[in-house]
Amino acid sequence: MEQHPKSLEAYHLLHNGTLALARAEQNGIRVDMEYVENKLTHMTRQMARKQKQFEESKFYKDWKASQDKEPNTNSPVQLQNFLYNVKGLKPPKLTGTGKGSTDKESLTALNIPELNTHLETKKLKKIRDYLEGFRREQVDGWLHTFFNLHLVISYRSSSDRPNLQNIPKRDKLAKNITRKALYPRLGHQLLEADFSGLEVCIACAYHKDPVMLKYINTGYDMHGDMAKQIFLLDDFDNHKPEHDYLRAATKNGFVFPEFYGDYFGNCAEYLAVQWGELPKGNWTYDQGVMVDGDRTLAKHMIGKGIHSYKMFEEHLKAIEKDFWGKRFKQYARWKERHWHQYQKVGYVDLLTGFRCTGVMTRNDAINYPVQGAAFHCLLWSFIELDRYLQTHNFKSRLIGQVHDSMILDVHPKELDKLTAIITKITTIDLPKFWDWINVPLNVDFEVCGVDKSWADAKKLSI
DNA sequence: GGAACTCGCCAC
DNA sequence: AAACGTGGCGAGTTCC
Repeated sequence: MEQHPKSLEAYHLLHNGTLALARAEQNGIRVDMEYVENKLTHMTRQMARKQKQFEESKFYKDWKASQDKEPNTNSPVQLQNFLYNVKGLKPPKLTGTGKGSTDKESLTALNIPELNTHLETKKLKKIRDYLEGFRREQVDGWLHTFFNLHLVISYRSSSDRPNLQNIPKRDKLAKNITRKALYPRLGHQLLEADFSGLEVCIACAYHKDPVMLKYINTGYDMHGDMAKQIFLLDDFDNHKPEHDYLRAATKNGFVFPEFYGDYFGNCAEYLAVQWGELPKGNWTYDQGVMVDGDRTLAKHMIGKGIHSYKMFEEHLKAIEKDFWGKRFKQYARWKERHWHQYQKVGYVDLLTGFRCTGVMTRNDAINYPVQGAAFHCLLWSFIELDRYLQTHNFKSRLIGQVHDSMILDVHPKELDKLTAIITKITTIDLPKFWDWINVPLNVDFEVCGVDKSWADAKKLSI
């Protein structure tokens, strides 16, 4: 894959972006080293207890007896061999290279109680690894994470030493333990400003699909519409927690995967098994998550005439056909045109003046321009904000970026002014600078209390 | 003894 | 017709 910025404008974006990101690297983020040391000690003890419990089990003793050395519980190869060769179990799932998988989903499916203890240890280890990374990379209690603009195939950024772009957020325990280590300057507070649905918005600039434009312009709930269709909820109401749960499932298990190039087969598995807690075969009334307090998803779906996984898959196949064939027809046509263009010329151009050249799959060719240009919206905003903070002598500083969000270390007295200027840059100045942006952009803010850690982030309503 | 590969899992 | 995009990182394993 050969890459190069095609235009002078693209070159300037990278040049100015590098300078602005270098200032963020230099500013850094504070680490509470006392907390990190204490937590590491505590977690190490906790893990040793769990590990001991696992090693005393019959499962572990059988494993040990089956090979000539002490089992290494960190080794997927050894576990793979014991489960699928020695014990002869049928792998619930295969890895990319076609061997029996030992990931969380597979081990859970095997239904062996001892493996749950093992999974708990692995989860704790994963969390501990973040803290160890902070400890290793910090200098006098400060992290100066690198933000790279030259490594990603789509012209996005990456981050390393340590990677500040993959600190846990969804899992509550992991989020709290890791983010409680990270602090702003004394007397300051952390602020995150993120574009809402940026990639979906930027895709619009390429495909210009009228239905999608209407969804975004009117603020009408696309994911709610899809949840209603997939789970046959005539009375869909996102104020009901159960319906909101299925809406989130739809968004993450159907709409976004379809945008990235996935198909109904994988989506069906994800929605029914992972989210819905329904089995692969025929369904009975008492299976699955609750839908309206008094009935299960299976009971609800059976009532609508779908009484097996197979039927659900067929149902989803029809919905996919409708999704691309009717609902987002122009989006689908752009994908085809764009793919054919790539096959003819051997490259894809981004709306921000960059070009990706080389061998690509269909999904690659479709995804790169959206992913890259979306990040460039963030980068442009980052540069503008950085310049503004410099020229106006703000005490607040930009300290990082996570693809569609900016992270700031803020002086409390500057908070209101900052949210105002960020809103102006991202929603007014940016669409003015790149006039190909054809939908309104929005930013959301999350803010932590003064002298509070990153784990304290809460939605800011303005 | 290090490079390259594999697996698994965190983020967007 | 085919079937999820981009990274970083820990670790085990294999190859040279």
